[in-house]
Amino acid sequence: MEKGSIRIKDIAEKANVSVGTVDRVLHNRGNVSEKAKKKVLAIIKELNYEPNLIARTLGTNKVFNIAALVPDPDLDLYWREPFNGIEKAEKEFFQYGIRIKKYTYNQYNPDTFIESANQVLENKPDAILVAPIFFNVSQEFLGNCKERNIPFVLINTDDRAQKPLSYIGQDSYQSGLLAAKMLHYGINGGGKLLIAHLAEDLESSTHLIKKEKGFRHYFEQQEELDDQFEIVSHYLKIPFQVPLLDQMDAIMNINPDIAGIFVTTSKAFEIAGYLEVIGREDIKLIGYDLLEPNINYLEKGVIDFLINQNAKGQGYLGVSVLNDYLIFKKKVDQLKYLPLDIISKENLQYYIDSEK
Amino acid sequence: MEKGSIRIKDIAEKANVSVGTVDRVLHNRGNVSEKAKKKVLAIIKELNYEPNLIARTLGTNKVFNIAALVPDPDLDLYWREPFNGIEKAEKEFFQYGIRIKKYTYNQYNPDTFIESANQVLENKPDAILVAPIFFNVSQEFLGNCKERNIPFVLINTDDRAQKPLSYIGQDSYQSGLLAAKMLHYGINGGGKLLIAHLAEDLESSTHLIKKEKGFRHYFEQQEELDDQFEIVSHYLKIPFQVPLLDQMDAIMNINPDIAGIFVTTSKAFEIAGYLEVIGREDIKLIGYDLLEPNINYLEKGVIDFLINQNAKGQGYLGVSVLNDYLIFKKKVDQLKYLPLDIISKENLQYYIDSEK
DNA sequence: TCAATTTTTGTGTGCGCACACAGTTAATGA
DNA sequence: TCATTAACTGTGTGCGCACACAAAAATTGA
Repeated sequence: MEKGSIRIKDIAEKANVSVGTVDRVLHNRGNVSEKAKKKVLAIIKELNYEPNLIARTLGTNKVFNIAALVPDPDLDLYWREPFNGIEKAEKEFFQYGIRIKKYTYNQYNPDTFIESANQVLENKPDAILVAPIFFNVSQEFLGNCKERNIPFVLINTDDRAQKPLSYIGQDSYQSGLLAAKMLHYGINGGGKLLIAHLAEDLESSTHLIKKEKGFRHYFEQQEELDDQFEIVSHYLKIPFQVPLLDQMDAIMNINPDIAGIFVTTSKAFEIAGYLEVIGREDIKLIGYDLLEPNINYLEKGVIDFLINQNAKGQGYLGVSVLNDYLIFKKKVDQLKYLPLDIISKENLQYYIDSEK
Repeated sequence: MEKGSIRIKDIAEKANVSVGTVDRVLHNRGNVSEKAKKKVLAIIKELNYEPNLIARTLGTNKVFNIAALVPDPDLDLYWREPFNGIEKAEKEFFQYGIRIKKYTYNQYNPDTFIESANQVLENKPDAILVAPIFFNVSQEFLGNCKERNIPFVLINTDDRAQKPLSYIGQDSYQSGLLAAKMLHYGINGGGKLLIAHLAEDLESSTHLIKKEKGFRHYFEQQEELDDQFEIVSHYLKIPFQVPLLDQMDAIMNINPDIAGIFVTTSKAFEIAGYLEVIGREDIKLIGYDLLEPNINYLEKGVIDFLINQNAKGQGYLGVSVLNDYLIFKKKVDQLKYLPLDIISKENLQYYIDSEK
């Protein structure tokens, strides 16, 4: 029943030193003669030593405190998902010594971000998971983290200029392309397409801009398509100042021949509701994310497809990366795009199941 | 820096017994007085004790030998994927004490299955992962496993009547539905659809039958669709007796108005090649699995969508389940359907990346 | 040359658990 | 009543690693 794997002890014996010395070179703790170091290193290489991670986590009986700084899940359904993902990871990695403290902020108010961010820094966490949705405000915070040598992982909003340990999120441009494909495929012969940004603020939402860009590029790539399809885009501010019904009526009046709508946020259900009311369920509708109301309209057939950005996965993976880094000392990928899943009524169940 | 979690020792102290006794009740090893047992059990419940899995795997210094019995990956591209998944899991779970020995058989020859299966039994593995693609022949083997109390997990082919620890695979019926949806969505106004079974043997391929059933049901569900679409299905035996070109020509002659084709196996690239040759890339084409040649035609736009059954994931998850069962003593799900991913040119990359 | 350092190396303990074995108490029988 | 089992309970060791501390060897200085 030999386990076969090589232990520190084996290396020590082969190098005629003690396990302490091997340990020292393994962790670069110094206080090792050049001679010994070379010898140990050679043998490690020769034997292809891989540390036993199980034993390591048990041995380093350390607790790591991670701060998670994300929008308040009670203010927006979308943010419920990453939040759940973080909590799932919290349970799973507890036994490895990972402790997570969650800090939330109001996604409509940058000041609350600053406030929570300060709290995070006060508590001196060992690592940070953050969704830096306010570009300007985040800069200072992330700068502070770097100054204090606190590693951080970014989710949802890419800001790799800040050199995070890792960015986990979506490729917005590509998802725009994908949405375009799905509408194009479903609409033979061309027509008019509407991009609907249902958001609080368009300027600072680089995501949405990128999605639109990807969407448009899909059609611009081929001259033939470019002729067949016409694209209009509208920004519908949330919360609605003017009732959605009126806003959409206005749009539909000017563009009575709309054949497909691409909602760039998780608010497709709003548009779906509208289409249902005016009895235009023939218009193809694509949106994002498996929120309850979206799922309902997907099952009814009003929404044709949802692109799943796997928001829950973002939260989970974010913590997972930190766990790999802190506990297992693995090197982690600097960039992780999550799959853009295409969800229809027919394969919905699997994605709901696997989210549990 | 207290870790906070409760240890066996804590329970022992609180119950005024030794850790040995606690261990005995935890593992039902007997030799414990009713009184002590009750007390310990109560405290375990009260403290909500969760064993430290890390320490457990280190403590039970056991090696488990798993036998994986799957079709030879060199005889069919499809089976390369689960094979890779198994190897990935092999590396990952090595440190937990999992050792995997792979046995392959010729998927076109049941006798080779019997032969390999016998070898498996001879070597008395602790658990088995098997793709039981020959229904009849498998029965005896699985019966033998049960007799010898060797737990087994099934992948790819469902045979839950044999009470496996778990079945991991696809929901063929549902994937037929999904394929139908994708063709329906892409073909406005109806038309003739071809189901093409490119397989070695149709009768014993319950998968393919189920896929066809799901596909047809999609259209039968709604009277309107039933009128719009006509479905024909053909079995094209592999390896081809008559050149595919001729077979397809014959089919196309009888059904010149085919608007979409659903290939129920991973051989969509064959049909794609045909469509390319006859210059009928307008015909919608749906197939399965991310094989190299399929991917090529997907990128060219000849294949519109591929349904990814995540074959690699089947292999990986199979081992993972066994690991959970043997090492961590977790209870495992008896059934795990993998997501039916819809792959188009635009989101292909993410699935290829994550397969690495 | 020899004590005082400094550098290098070795040893021991703990992490939480599993399990073998020794030790204790209770039940049994003649 | 006391040996003989049987039923139960406690102790000790190891898993592979990290890390503190003790020990030894090499270097320094007067």
